[in-house]
Amino acid sequence: MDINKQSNFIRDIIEQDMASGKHDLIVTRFPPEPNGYLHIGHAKSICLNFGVARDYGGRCHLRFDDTNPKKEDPEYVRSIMDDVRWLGFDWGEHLYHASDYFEELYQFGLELIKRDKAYVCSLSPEQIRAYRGTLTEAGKDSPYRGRGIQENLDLFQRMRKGEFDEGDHVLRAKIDMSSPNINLRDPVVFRIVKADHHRTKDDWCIYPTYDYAHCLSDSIEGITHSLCSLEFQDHRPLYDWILEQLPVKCHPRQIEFARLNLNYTVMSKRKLARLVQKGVVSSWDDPRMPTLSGLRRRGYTPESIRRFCDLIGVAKSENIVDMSMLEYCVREDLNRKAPRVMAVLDPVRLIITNYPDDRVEELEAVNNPEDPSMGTRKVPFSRELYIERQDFMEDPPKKFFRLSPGKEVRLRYAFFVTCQNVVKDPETGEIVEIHCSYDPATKGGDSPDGRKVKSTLHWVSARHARRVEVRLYDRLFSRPNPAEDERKGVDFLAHVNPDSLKVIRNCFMEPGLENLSPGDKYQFERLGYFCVDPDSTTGMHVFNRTVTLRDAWARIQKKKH
RNA sequence: UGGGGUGUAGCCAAGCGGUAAGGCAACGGGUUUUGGUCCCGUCAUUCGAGGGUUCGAAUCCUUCCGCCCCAGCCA
Repeated sequence: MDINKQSNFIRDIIEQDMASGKHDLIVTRFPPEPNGYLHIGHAKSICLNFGVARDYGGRCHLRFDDTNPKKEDPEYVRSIMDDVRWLGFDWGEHLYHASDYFEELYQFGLELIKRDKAYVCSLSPEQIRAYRGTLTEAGKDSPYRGRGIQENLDLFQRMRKGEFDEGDHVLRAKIDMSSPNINLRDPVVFRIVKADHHRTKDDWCIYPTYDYAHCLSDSIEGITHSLCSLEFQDHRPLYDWILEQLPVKCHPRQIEFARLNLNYTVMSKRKLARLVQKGVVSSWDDPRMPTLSGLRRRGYTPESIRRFCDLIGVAKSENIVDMSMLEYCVREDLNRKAPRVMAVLDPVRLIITNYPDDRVEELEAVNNPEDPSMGTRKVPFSRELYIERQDFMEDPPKKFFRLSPGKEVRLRYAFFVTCQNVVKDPETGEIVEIHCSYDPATKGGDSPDGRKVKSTLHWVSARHARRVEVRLYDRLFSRPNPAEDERKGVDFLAHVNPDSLKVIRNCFMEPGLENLSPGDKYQFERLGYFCVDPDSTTGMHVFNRTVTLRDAWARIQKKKH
């Protein structure tokens, strides 16, 4: 176990349950409904459930909560399994579906009726709502609440046979229409749905509801701790009630925790779906999406996401975690792993006037200063180079110590160069060439006379450069909480950041990286971490910027403005 | 207005009657051939507010306030 991992109230409970002998094998489950893609909020739950099982020598089931055939799709089943595996967790033999239990759940329904704990209600959906009462007023009994057991049995069996239409009847638990907890006012446990299920096809035309199916599925699987999010707290009495009425082999304990929120993004499946539908993003795996597939394409590693989930902790208070926390986690991981490479995103030509036009030198560069075992490589140097336009200022402010007229800087792994003059476009005034002289004695980047330089620039030999496309991503929304004004009628889509994606095609990368494949990750020195996008072709590689490096200069500039 | 939760720094979050952990962010400084990394330091006299109990309270009691969730045949 990771000794840096903080405990939390759920782990405390589990440890107590093991110490007291209540359980000697811990069994948890991750129970997604296959109606959408997994996002980083799910990662929190996955890490919690699988992490607890791993750390206490238990197991964690992957169970699809597929009780609503109208919303579910095998496409989501596939993506969910891919994402959980990618995150680094393994359910082994323990892949389950609530739909596997439909027959058992139906039999339990019959049993509930026999025990006079459920009845078939023939009120319309509107009537059921009206009879339910309100938050402050008690509900009233359905006129069908007193139906005899035999009649209920007959009706329920006929519901199952398909003799009725959707909405004609439902099976309801007989609890208490005046309960202050609305979930206990005779909740529906089975409803008629005339839709094919992605796994059971047309075997069923009645389907159990979440409250009924979930606790029983947990019990059937021998789950010891059923971890879910805060909004189910009010459902816990119902979870317990159902298990108490039936001859079940075990009664799992439901424990609720706060779901994850991240600023500058949204986390609900509904909102994420709208972003896709509206074309704000290209797809569920658009690198700006907080989906696991989006983060993966963006260049996030499973390790960084797991680390993030460890760092944020698990508690019961509502929270909105800073995006900077997530970014910290990828940088931490990629700093160790990503090979360094030089690439210029906004090129300006730098000409070394005293360097022979026909000469090319191969200079040795370190692949990763954090990990010497990653070795070195040769990078070609010649008379004409590209450097970053931002690395030159004709009239620099005090704290700017990059290149400017008369100033000397180091070209990484190459030479010291001093700027002599610039050539501008006569029309636009834009700098088109920077003329420098170099000091041959500084080859490799060190001056034998001990002369210091205040800055080191990355560069690419113009003649050898490889052209690439780079996609720069920024936060998807311009507000920390895009949904905060929804009550006032302001749709969250109004806060989409118009600059969340900037595509630049005129970028140059050092040669030598010929066999790139999607997902490969590099640090572009001084710029950030980038990864190869699947849109890459043999002719043009496409890089996604995962995250920038921390940038002290950017902070200095920001403070001034 | 009924029920269920929750308030500790800008953001997460420990703390469970003995005198406010840790991380992110931010800000100083050192090292540095990435203004990166790394390293050092600063950052809550106070825990939503008031009252009470106690030698001692973020922790116990009490009143009040804020915020979140619940009236699907969604999960």
